[in-house]
Amino acid sequence: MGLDDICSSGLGLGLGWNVKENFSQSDHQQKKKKSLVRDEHFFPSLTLGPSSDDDARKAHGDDQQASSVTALSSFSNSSVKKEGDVEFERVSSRVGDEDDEGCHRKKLRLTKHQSAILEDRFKEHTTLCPKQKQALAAKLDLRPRQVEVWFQNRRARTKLKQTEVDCELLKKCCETLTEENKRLQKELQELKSWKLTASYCMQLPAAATLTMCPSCERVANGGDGHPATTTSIPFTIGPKSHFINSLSHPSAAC
DNA sequence: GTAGTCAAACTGCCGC
DNA sequence: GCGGCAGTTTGACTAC
Repeated sequence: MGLDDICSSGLGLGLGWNVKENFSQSDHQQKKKKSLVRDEHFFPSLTLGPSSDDDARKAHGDDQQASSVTALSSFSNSSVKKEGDVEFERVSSRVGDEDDEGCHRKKLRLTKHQSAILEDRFKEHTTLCPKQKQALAAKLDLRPRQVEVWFQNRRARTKLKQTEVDCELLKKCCETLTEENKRLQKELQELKSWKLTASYCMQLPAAATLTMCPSCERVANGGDGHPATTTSIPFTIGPKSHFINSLSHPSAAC
């Protein structure tokens, strides 16, 4: 139904970010404790540095670079001590951030390139198996968790969009039905008044024998031998009434 | 400067 | 236990 749901992607191998992976994919409970323990357990070695998002963005060198650097500096300001240690400290800060926030969560915008690739994958497949997730994460220099979250959010956005479309359709349908209802009410009133007038006329001698033939829809005089004249019903409605037609085809109103 | 919007990230729950 | 989803939080960005 949705325009966006489609499937499939095949991807190559990719490396995860081990430390971060343990954090981001295992349990949420641990995450809450991270700020307390990360310095002990995850104090970075340089080997962890390249795994960070900031590094990923630096590698891309695109429009996100500025914001990454901004984020980076904002997180590492307090830890920069001396010239020679700056790089070291930055790495450690990034790693700390990468562990899903230290004091607060870090949120970095994906690059246009990353978003475009993710969109392409999403068009092929709205979900990813773990292998595909890993591979895509490696390709985009993101954590698998980030890819996973992106797909979750993307699915949610697609669903929301579809819901809005459905809502609009229902709204239009409701308006159409309301109009149809008004029209039918009006028609009903007309028929009622018409019947009232007719029954009044029936009391007149000349009109007493007037009937409408159900088959030919003609008003006939009672004395001509037509079958309709034999009925005791003084007044009938033709079979092609719009009212009856609407009832038999309710969907036509939409 | 701030309100509004978007999107990344988190949380809790549920079904398999 | 894991993945998906709904709901929520929050950082980044924009328009005024």
